[in-house]
Amino acid sequence: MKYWSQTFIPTLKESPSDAEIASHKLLLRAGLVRKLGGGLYTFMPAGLRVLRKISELCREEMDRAGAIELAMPFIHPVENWQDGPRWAAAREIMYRVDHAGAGKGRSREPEFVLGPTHEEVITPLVKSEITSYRDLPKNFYQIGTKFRNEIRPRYGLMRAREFVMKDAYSFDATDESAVVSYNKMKAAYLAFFARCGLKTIAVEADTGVMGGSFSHEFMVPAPVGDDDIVYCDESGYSANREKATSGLVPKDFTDAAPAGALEEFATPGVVTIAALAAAPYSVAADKQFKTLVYMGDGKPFLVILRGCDELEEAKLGALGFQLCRPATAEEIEPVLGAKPGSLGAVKGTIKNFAALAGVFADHAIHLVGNGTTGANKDGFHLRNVNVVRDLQITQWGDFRTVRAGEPDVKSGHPLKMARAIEVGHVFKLGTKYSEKFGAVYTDDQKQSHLMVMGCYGIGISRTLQAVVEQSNDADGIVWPWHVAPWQVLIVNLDPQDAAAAELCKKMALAAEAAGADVLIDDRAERPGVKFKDADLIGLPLRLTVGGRGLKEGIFELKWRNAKEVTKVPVADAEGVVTQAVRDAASKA
RNA sequence: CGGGGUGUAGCUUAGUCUGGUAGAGCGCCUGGUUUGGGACCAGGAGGUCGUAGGUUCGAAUCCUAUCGCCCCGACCA
Repeated sequence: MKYWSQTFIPTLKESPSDAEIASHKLLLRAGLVRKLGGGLYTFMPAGLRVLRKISELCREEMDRAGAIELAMPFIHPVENWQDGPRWAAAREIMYRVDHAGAGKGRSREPEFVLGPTHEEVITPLVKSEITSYRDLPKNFYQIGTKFRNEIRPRYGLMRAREFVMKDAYSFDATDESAVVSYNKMKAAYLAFFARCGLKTIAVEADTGVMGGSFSHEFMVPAPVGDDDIVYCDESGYSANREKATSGLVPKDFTDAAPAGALEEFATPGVVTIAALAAAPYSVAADKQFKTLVYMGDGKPFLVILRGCDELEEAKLGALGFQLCRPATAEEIEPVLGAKPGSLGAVKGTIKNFAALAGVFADHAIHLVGNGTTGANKDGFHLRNVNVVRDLQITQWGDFRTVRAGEPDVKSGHPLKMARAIEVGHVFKLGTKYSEKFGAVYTDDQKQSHLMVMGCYGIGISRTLQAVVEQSNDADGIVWPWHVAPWQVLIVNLDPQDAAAAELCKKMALAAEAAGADVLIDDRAERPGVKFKDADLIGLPLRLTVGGRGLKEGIFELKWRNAKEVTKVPVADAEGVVTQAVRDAASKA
């Protein structure tokens, strides 16, 4: 048991002005964290307890799933990253480690970086330690601090420069086995989040810089989330918007026949979809082809969409480039022969087709049938452009952003969209890293094979805040049982009264024996202050002891997530407390 | 990095437009009265007004630069 006067829980009546959302305000007000700088937070004693509880729950689920704990350095030799498959994309988010000396600085490349994740460390380790199929599969995990130079830290612990993460890495002999490892982790994640009292949904996700063949994200629905998820209740489909697809183009769709001969017409000054949709041209956006130019690892390529659609940049990842960015006007003109606003992909109009890495068309342009597009000649467009006959397409794909209301692929019901916080992500990596680092094993036929990898992350500190975001009311935090810093708060309204102190201690021992952590508020504060703080810090079970009740021979029992207050005879104290704790623990 | 805000005591802030040498509430300290939902009275401590220049007799206030922080976008657990 812990006495409030013996620990440090600095609660605040008002929230600091730089906190915007409920969970961030409550973390500060309940004295769980304090800010050092943007995206940098100190865990105060109570906050640290929550962090440890969540870590421990995670550890238990990882162990149960057969993962093996280890601890890798936070500081990485930069060579590990330079030798890896994503140095170009990942270096931007890494902090370089330098000596703080004021003397001669180094002019070479940085020698060390702070680890943002550990594929580049674990893969070489496993390469040198595991060489036989007999030692596979293996799944290693750790819980520790990660460092990322976030472009914009936000919302307290939600997106921080330094945060606590559980990361796991699986190594399998075969692809089938890797899928088994992946599914084990997925199940462990669901169990873990459930024990944290979090409602999460697993969604199909984009693999991003991490790479790999497929992935799922674990999302906590919340308006303050950074991600949009797309889902269908009928079919059970759910995906991150970056990855989501819809059944916009029917399976049996047949392309429209050409409507007439290609025809060039002058459109002076028209450089936007909207301008062409307006009078006097009046070409509806869904009858236009949108031609975007991107640079993939230095080589330009085109993406063709319906005029009314938006490009989902994450989907360009499927094209296999390391780095993609929009091309500049200077890069576009020599290749296409026109400035942005008059671009198109009609056969024969592209000035230097050979310079392109490809022309990638979104399936939805089938719906345009015959439409209008830029003529690759400034101030001119082409009409009667037929998708099949006229466009010079090298590859079809899904590149557009799905919108709410579009039909689900399976059920045909309208898709819904919601904001969510990403608290976990599992990736089936494949051999991207094992190939680069040469992580191979020998099978029972003396043959060498690449190990098949998976990686699995949980934002421990983000999960902490997500719990608060999902579980609070006007008075404060409402902690789920297993992640509360303490499960039971005993409020002693008369700490100088020996009988009250004695009863508090007796109940604390009973609660502890039943498996709960107990905090006793023994401060010399007025009752109002204690009740307000009790609600604010949000421990699940509150037991109130005071002189007034003791005269009647009772104390009070109240659950943070309920309104009712139960009066309990002092004589029954130990039994009632024991039972309450056991009930709560078994239900949670 | 682009756009929008904002920096005054530990926290929340007034004062800034219209320059005259900083005020309140909470918290903290002392004493008293209180004591079941953030008490009251009296007294007290605490501020280089983010920083550096400039204008001016005089700058929290005007100008310039710079830094921090918050929000919106790209990035991520």
